[in-house]
Formats: sequence, C-alpha cells, structure tokens
Amino acid sequence: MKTDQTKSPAKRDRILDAAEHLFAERGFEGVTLRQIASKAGVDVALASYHFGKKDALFTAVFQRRAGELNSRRLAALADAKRHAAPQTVSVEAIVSAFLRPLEDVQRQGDSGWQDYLALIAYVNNHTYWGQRLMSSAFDQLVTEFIDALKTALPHAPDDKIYWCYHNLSGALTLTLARTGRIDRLSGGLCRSDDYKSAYDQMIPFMAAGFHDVCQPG
Amino acid sequence: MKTDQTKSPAKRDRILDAAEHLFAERGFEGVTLRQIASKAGVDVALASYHFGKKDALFTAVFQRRAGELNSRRLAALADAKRHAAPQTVSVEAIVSAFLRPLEDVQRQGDSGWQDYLALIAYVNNHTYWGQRLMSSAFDQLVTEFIDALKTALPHAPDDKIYWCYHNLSGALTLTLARTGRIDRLSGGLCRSDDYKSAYDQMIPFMAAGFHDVCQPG
DNA sequence: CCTTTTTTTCAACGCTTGTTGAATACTCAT
DNA sequence: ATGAGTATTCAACAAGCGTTGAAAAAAAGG
Repeated sequence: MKTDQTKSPAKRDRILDAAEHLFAERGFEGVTLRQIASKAGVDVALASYHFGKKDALFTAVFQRRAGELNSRRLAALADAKRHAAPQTVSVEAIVSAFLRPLEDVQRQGDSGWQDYLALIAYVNNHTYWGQRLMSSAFDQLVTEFIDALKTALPHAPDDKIYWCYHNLSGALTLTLARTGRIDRLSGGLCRSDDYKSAYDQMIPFMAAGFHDVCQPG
Repeated sequence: MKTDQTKSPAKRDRILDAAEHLFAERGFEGVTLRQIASKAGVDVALASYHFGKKDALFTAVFQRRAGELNSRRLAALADAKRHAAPQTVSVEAIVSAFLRPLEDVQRQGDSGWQDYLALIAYVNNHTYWGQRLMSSAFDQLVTEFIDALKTALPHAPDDKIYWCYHNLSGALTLTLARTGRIDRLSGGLCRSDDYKSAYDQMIPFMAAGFHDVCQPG
C-alpha cells in the first residue's frame, strides 16, 4: 500500500498533464495513447495500467480539476450574495461570479488550467462527451447559478432564463476554446488569450442581454 | 468528358451526404472512410477516387453549401438595408439578417442542412480546421456584417465590436451544435432543435448586449 | 457496334491503433 | 537482506486504418 505523493504519482500525473494538453488541442480520437505517452516520457502501456481504457483516461483528465473549479465559482457566488445582502444580488454580479474564477485560474500562469478550460470547450460542444461528462461534473453548479438568476429576475419565465444562460454558455465556450479566429478577424486588435478583455466586455454584455430578454411586459 | 448532372453524380453526392452527417456528429478523426462508404452504400475506394485524401473530402463537404448560405445571408442584409433606407439599419435588424437565414434553411426540412450547420459548429470550435476552413469560407461575409454594425454603432471602438461579435458567434455556434444540453438542464422546457425559439430570444439578447457594451461614454 | 473514357469495385498493401501478459525494476515494511 | 506489493517496461497481438493499382462495369461518342 502506497499513499506517498512525492515520487510514485509523478509519472501518473505526467500522463494526465500530457493527455490534458493533447486532448484539448485535438480531441479524443485526434490523439493516440502513444503520443500521450511520448509527451509524458513514459511507456505506452503505463496509461492502460493506471487508467484502463482510453475513455477512462479522458474521463479522469476531465474530472481532475472539476471539483476545484466548482469550489471557486461557488465561493464567488457566495461572496456576491454576502456583499449584496440584505438586498438580492444583481444579474451582473452573478454573471461575474460565474466567469471571473475562470480568469483567476488562467491568470495564475499554470498552463494546465488553460488546457483544461479548452478541454471543457471541446466537451461542451461535443454531443457524445458532453452528455457523458458535462452534466455529472457541472449541472449542480449551473443549477445554483440559474436559481440565483431566477431570484434576480423574478418576473422572467424559466424558459427565457435557460435560453439566456445558453447564450452565456456558448459565448464562454468559444472564449475557452481560444481558436484564434477573433485575432485574425480583428486584424490583431483582439487576442484569444486575452481573457481579461474578453470577460470585461462579456459580463456587461450578458447582463444587458438577460435584462432585455427577461424584462417584464 | 461528362457534365451530365442526373445520373453519374448520384453516388458521389451520397458520399458527401453521408460524410456530412457523420463528420458533423463525430468530427474528422471520429469517422472512418469505411463508415462513410457503408452509409452511402458504396465501396470504400470510391471516396478516394472522387475526392483524394480524407482531408479533401472533409473540405469538399464543408465548402459545398457555404456559397448558398452566404448568398442567403447577404440577401437578408441587403433587404434590411433597403427596408431601413434612408435611415441607417438597426443593430437588431443586422443581427436578424445574420441569424434568420439559418432558421430558414433548417426549417425547409432537409436534414442535410441541419448536419451542415452542426458541422460549422464543429469547425468553428476546432483550432486546426477552423483556421483552415472558416476564414476562406465566411470571413468576407462576416466582415460585411461587422461593417454594417460599425455604421449602426458609430461611437463604438472597433475592438468592442469584435468582442461583441465573438459573443454572438459563440452563442450561435452552441445553438448549431445541438448538443441537447439545454434540454436536460431545463428539464425539457427548452429544446435544442427548436431553432425558432432560440433565435427569437437570441436576436434581442444580442442587440441589447451590443448596445450596452458599445454605448458612448 | 466498337472504342474510348469515366465510374465503380475488388483485393491487397503497409502502417498504426488500443490493449494485454509476462518480465523487470522499484519501494518499503519487517 | 528478504519478500510482498506496486510501478514500469518490453514485446507482441489482432483489428482497423487510409490509400493504391489493376480489373470490371457502365456510359458516351462516333
């Protein structure tokens, strides 16, 4: 039995890191176990030994950082509620609590988080993997945010709230994917890796959309 | 030499149709030429004979409907301009001209168009294929719409226009992908294949976002 | 009807894939 | 040191991949 963290898990974690990077870049079928093992500096068979089938490795990569991400976003939502009390929290503050933690983890320099966020974008746009992984990892969190939005927009019918969230989710997904398309389109004026600018305009943009669609009357 | 359209292209087109459906569902590496040929009721080698490498088949599928889609959207933009003259066309009308043609082709029942729109979503979120195909197929059209938006929002700095378009593009992409995630999240209240509802709320949502972010001062 | 050209199939190639079982190296408590 | 248990490598497998050249079938042209 072995629970030491310092030596043995090194290669196991390197497999996860390499897989995270490559899966985010090229998708599940676009990457071979040999490429992952090579990038991790490890024999091919080791991935199978630690994770079993290729599917299980992909799932492990996806779930590895989900918990921490959920904690950070939940903490941000709690902060926003505490800050607004005794009044109800604003739509803008909710959207901000949903997005800013992503900027935070991206900012802390660790390229693993950038890969992970791009992987979320891949999974979220992918029918098979999305159904398989997104719900179990993030639905509870999303439901909490949607409940907060319902409270902030008491006159809005539920279906409009969901459609508005769908818009938010889509714009966010494209941001996380960092495809570089806006860079070329804008002639270098905007940069895909400039998360701060992306969120600075995205938060008021989404808040305005929510208010307009969900306004009474 | 053969230019007859009625008989010979039958199998060639069936390959394109089958590839369109499968590529949209599972991506480039997620589909084999044998699966495509099998779905088309054709020998494997025929795909190579007509299109060469697998990459070229993918490109051919993507480009097949791009021209018609661009024509429809350009016509909608021209209509909006003519309708608003001599005043400048509104942001909402521009966004509507950008989106409604997608609803139109989806409505006409042809499942090929639905597959094609999902394929656009796949390509748009994919770094490699996005850089390879999106710009050449759609950049000219997008630039025309962005120019119209600049005219409608004369006080807005260009980078804000581009970021707002990025939001629009992301939300649209997730809509086209039809992942079914909003269906489960909303408990069946919203449906991924309900394009009309998606656009009915998306158009005012995006217009409000543009105005809020791009307002002067 | 014969010839030529295009379309389609057949059969196979070399290569890569994910996975596995046995062999080796390492860790660590006793 | 020894031995049990884990981690890692090695070598190989059957299966499936994209692609190709030659054969067969179909279509077109005169």
